Amino acid sequence: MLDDRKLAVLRAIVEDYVSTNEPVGSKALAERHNLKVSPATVRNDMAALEEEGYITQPHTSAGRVPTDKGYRLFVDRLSQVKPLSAAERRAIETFLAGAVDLDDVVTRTVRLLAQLTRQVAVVQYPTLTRSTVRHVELVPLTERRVMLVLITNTGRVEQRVVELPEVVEDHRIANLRAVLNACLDGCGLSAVPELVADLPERLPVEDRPAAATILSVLLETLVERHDEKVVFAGAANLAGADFATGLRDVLEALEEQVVLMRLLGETSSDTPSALTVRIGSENPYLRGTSVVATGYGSGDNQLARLGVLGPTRMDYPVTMGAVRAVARYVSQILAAS
Amino acid sequence: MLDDRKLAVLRAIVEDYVSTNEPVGSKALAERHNLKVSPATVRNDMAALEEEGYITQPHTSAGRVPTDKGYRLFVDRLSQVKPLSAAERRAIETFLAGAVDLDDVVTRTVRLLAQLTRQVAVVQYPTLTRSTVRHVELVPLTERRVMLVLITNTGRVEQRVVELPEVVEDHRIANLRAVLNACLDGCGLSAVPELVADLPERLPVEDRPAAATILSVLLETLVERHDEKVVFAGAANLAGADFATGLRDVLEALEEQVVLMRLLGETSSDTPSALTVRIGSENPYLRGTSVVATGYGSGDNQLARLGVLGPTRMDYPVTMGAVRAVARYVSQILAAS
DNA sequence: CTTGGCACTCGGGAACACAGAGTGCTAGAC
DNA sequence: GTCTAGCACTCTGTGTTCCCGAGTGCCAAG
Repeated sequence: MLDDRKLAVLRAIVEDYVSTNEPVGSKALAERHNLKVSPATVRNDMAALEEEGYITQPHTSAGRVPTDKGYRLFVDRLSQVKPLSAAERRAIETFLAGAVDLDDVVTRTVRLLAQLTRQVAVVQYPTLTRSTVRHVELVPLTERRVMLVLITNTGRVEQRVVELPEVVEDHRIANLRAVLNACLDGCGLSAVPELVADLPERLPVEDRPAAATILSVLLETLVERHDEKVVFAGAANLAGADFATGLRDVLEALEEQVVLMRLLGETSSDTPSALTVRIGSENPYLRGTSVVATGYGSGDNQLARLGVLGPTRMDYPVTMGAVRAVARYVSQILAAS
Repeated sequence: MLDDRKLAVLRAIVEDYVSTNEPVGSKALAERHNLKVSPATVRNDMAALEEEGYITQPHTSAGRVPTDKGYRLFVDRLSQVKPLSAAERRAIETFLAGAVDLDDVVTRTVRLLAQLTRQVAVVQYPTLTRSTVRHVELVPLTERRVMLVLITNTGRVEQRVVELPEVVEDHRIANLRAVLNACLDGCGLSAVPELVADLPERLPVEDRPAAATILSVLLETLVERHDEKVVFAGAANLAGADFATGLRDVLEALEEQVVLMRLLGETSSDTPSALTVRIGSENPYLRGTSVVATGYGSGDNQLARLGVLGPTRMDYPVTMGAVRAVARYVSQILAAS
């Protein structure tokens, strides 16, 4: 159905259209990519490609433009991920290495990715569920209030102010802290609920109400934030591009955590570090945009996802290369700290 | 020079232009705002206002549009801050009251403000320099690493991983923590540097290298972040508006912490809670936009600033009302926690 | 299967006219 | 003096027409 030359024509159309943003015609195509056939032949191939739904023309007597299906074929079979230059890799490495804490790692990552791809970059904070407890801290604030601080092995810190049901002296708080840490230190966050389930029963009766309150806040913290936080950068890169759905909708989606999460998509359980590319209408919630995403995290321990969002008309090979490279470096940084 | 009627004409021009986004002509003006004079008279007044530089016409035989100077006069003398409706106030209150920690307060505030004003909202994190130390925590991670956590009275938490120059046993870390807290608890952050200056000397000789390292990281934390963090929301609201400088530039500025800080401006020392309005060219770094900002924080203890950014053509009375109200509520929330 | 030729289509830009909104000016009315 | 009415003038924006050129589809010949 689609012989090699037709595929070559499709590839050429995608490449030209991505770089020029103008429908590409048979003549220009035959010239620019020495295909060794005449424009007329190219036209025949184009007709076939259009028949199959890989390309379309905005109006009669205009050049051809790839459809979502055309981009899909291009990404799957006609292109290779383009690796970054050595200079870019060095720049990434030094830039990320300068981060001082988890917040900083994420912020730097998202900015870096936006700059590299000239698209909007999206990074999900490392998921709590896969992390382990490094330390739990209880800081008395007033006699009826303590601050609960949860530190994970990914450097993430969650804190909550807890209102106690009764006055609790500092030494009892200290005791509770010791018990908590003994119980939880090094445990996976997902294991926390069952580990603390019977904890109040192992305490003196008078401490149980306070402990129960604190534990409920702790559990709440775990579920609430467990994978909600997503940040983005590079909105300015949208200014030039034109979206089917309108710039406003895209900007609105970017500020909705939930939508952003859906766009990044789920890590497929079998190959978590594979690049996911969703093109145009394949995308939930935001047709007309493409998303290139991947999981990150050290080895088998996938923490979260990151990626970029842009118009369907994007340079997929370059974008995919940048996303993959950044994911690797940030995984490395997180594993080291 | 400018009698009452001319001022009324200017006010009418600003109001009409803001609501219609079209140059306003003498006839429509005379009708819509029963000025009780004829269009011809209005034209004379307009000529005078134009002479003085308060309004201008895009081209001959178009209506008039306010200049920056015109908006300035309008804001200073012709308008009153418009208070929010009772329903809006209730909505603000309940929405902000639901916040669980400082991050959440800031996030909710910035979103709320964006939604209320339909502009881009900008909120600076409460400044560390004005806060006080509530607790310092040292958590041993490995034998050569501790995590330093600094908790302030505003609920802000800063954490850093510190690489120690030598192996330090846990009980010495615990001791150091006790000393640090005894020394710093409740102190203003700005006082920290001098308070810890001679601290190593008061410790056993063997603890001094570790203490010095930890203290240097602590001081670094204080200066680095002291007022850098600024967040924004509502970028989608820019989609409709047209900026003299181009949408792209505005979006770029929003992602630059430094520029954002400059835009929010300094809290004037005498009246910290006053509304600051910078119109168009009065604005540094981003001509063509207006910024309405104010300080927030409880009473005399101004913590930081918040505000909105939008096109010069904005509804100043409403925007000012919203900014003021949100600043008050968030101050209240922060004071209570 | 490929190629050259040819008639056809359609978008986009240039030229043009025209209606409408708005202005400035001047002379008269209060 | 100040306001008003009238009038001539100047624009922009819109709709129309026209034409060029890029690009196509199809057909017949290599």
